[in-house]
Amino acid sequence: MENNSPRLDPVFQALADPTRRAVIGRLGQGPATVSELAEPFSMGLPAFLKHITVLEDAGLIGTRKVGRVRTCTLREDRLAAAEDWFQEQRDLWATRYDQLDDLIETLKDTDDET
Amino acid sequence: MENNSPRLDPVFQALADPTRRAVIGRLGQGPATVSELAEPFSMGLPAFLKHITVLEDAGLIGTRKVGRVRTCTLREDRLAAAEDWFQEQRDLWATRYDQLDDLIETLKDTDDET
DNA sequence: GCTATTGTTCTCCATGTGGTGAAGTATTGG
DNA sequence: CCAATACTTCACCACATGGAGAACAATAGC
Repeated sequence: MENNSPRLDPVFQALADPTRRAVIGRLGQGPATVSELAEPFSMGLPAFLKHITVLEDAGLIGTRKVGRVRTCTLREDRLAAAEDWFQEQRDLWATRYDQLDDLIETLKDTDDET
Repeated sequence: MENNSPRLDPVFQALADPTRRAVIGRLGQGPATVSELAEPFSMGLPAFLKHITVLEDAGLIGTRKVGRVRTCTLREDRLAAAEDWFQEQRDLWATRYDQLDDLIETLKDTDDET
């Protein structure tokens, strides 16, 4: 199983910004054009475009240009893939607790012997 | 429920680095000292210390110094809190699909009327 | 009390990030 | 064709990040 994830660095990096998380939240309700997405923010389009690029490079969104309009869509599967990392961590904790259980068993045995 | 999260920016920022994710993975198996954690990496201690600081500032780990040894522990609840953001996103998708269902219902009604 | 160990702080440097504004490109509507 | 629209690219800037190395604590062991 290993680290099959589509490069987590850019994904978490992309999520580490409120503007980009807001974009993802908005796209969660359906596709939208660049200017629609940019409208709630006070920054200029060039700055906003960079955020879109970061999200696209991370694979979290897809974009398609028709005419002069670029439409963005959320790649929900990619987001879910990122989420998997957390599950992997929990699996590690589980291992740890299993080992704790083993330790407890060992201690019990020791007690019996005493 | 809103955005109760303990400032997601630093959390995701902290996760956007393989060294720091590896540290979290290691701490998932139990507490460890700074030099134990640093050992697998080729960088110097000062650089590594920065990673520890980033993780601690993000709230993902806790550290305690006893004598000259600093021991780090994973704050599993904080990691889980970060994970909640993904769940919130899925809730948004659910809303979206509910609206799709509504639309389908509307279309059905329209069909009935036609 | 010396000395090794463990961490910490400092300065420095290259690169990345997030923003600006000006100018350019490509459609679309009249 | 002309102008408005919707990006897009460019040059630039302030600041954050991740690394280096040197020097400085502060214990722990002998």
